Amino acid sequence: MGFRISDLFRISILGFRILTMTTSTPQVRTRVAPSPTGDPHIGTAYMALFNLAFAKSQGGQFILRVEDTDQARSTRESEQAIFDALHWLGLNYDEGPDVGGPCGPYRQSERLAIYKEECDKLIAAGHAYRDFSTPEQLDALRKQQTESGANPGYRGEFRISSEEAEKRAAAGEPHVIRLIVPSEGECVINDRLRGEIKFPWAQIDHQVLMKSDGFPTYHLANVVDDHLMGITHVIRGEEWISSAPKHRRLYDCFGWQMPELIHLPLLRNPDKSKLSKRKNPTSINYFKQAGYLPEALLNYLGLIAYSMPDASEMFDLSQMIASFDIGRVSLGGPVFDMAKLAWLNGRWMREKQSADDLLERLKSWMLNDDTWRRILPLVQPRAEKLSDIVPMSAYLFADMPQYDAALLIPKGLDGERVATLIRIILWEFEKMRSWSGEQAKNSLNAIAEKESVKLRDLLAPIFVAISGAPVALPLFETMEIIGADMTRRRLAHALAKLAETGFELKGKKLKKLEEEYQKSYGR
RNA sequence: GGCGCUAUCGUCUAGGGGUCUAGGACGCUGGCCUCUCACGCCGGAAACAGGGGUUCGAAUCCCCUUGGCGCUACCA
Repeated sequence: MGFRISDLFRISILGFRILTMTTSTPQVRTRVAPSPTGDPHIGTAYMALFNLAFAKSQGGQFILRVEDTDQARSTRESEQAIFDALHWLGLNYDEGPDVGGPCGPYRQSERLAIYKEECDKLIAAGHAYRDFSTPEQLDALRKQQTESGANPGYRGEFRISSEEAEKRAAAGEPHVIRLIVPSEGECVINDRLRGEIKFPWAQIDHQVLMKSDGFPTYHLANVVDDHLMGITHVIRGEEWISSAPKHRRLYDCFGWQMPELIHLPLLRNPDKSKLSKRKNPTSINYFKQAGYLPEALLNYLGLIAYSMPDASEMFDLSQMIASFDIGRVSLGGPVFDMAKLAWLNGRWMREKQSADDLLERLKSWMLNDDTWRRILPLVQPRAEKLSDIVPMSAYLFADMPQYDAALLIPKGLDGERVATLIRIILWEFEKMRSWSGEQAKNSLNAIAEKESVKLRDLLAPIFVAISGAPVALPLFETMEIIGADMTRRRLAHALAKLAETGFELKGKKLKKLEEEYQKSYGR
């Protein structure tokens, strides 16, 4: 049987692709590489936006790669949530685990053989070695280094001969593979926005490339994948600057060209610390549930750390791409300002939507038959008139409920105790990988028992935190309807209200609580 | 502690040697509009972290100090 025209076509496409990727000015390719641990983070969207805008403004491609090399924390639920969140925002990628592409697989856990092969080359070339030192040895070394005032960091102190190492490895002894770096001299990194950044090599440790579970670390996987996937520009968070020398070294050892580096400033909490869920909403799903328009959220992310050449404040993705200039990124760490986001979202609602548009938005958000079918069984037994139904359900459609902080503290419990309990609940809820009223119930039951609190006492403040009143529709079903992110956000909000009233958990007290929590609940 | 990044109103920013007695936006605030509120419009308070240089001239360039932040894991 001969070949079909379509086969010919495919071959020529492939040929074209290879050709474009090997010419002297390769097509721009950027990526965002989130780790699927926990909620889809607003920071991921921020990075995705700038990578996408940069690539598209150059006529290039933008890809999504899942960095699930942390076996303990990565989950498929979280990965799916990232896909959904990016698509919701309109940050569509040309290639990725759920859309395919010519450089797959796009999930690092499916590329293990590649990393092993590349890492073996490094060992063979004498750039890396098998290391058998134990956590105890490393701890002791670190302690000794810290005490003597030296830079902490492992630099091959317990390295053994390669003959012995191969023997022990062949015998199946667990070990890691580490990268050798020069012990003196200077490593110069070039950042598009910051210019030359110099690091003394003596400052850099022998980074683990391959963990004892056979998974690569970020550093190895990231370099190998960026190279193999033809990434030309790495736009990532400022937090990565200090590991750039390791990456530089890796590219050199492999003999590969390093992509251009562009480090963006980190999003900040109002107190200027790195954005964290403790102090700010960070889950994209929270913003969705709270009723922000995806266009507005994206617009806001583009407004933060960046300014349009014409100084416009309201723009969509295509406008941003059309005039995008990476040099207009500002380097001071921007505070994520919820008030300005709300203002911008308001503008999008009143200037870019007709009443009919808004109606459609409302329907696809929460105001639809599906949601009401979940709510009605809760309201029906309690309502006496149709007109009771909407007021009773109103808080399900709201953002943060309004209430007096004193309501959070029931008779028989004091403020600090309540804050502690909510803190524990929040930690437990954050650990959950899927969400349902049933799971919330089980979790709260378990907490009540562990903390020796009657369930009704434990639940009293939670009713207030979630619904804004001590009396409301059934709690667990409510939590299921508003979702995990909104539930957690409202609990965090309650904690903040308690803090304002003088019951703040912080510093040593919080640390101690967290230790005790981890001891009795596990991590 | 070490290394690194960073520094304009409370916040997001414009500014890339003279046009800056520093512009815009959010927030705050006074007023107008108006059946209330919101929107909208007009106005106000509010910043170049400090000190040295370079230059005829520095918010803009360099250095130091200080502050903020990040990294310092078999997490990314």
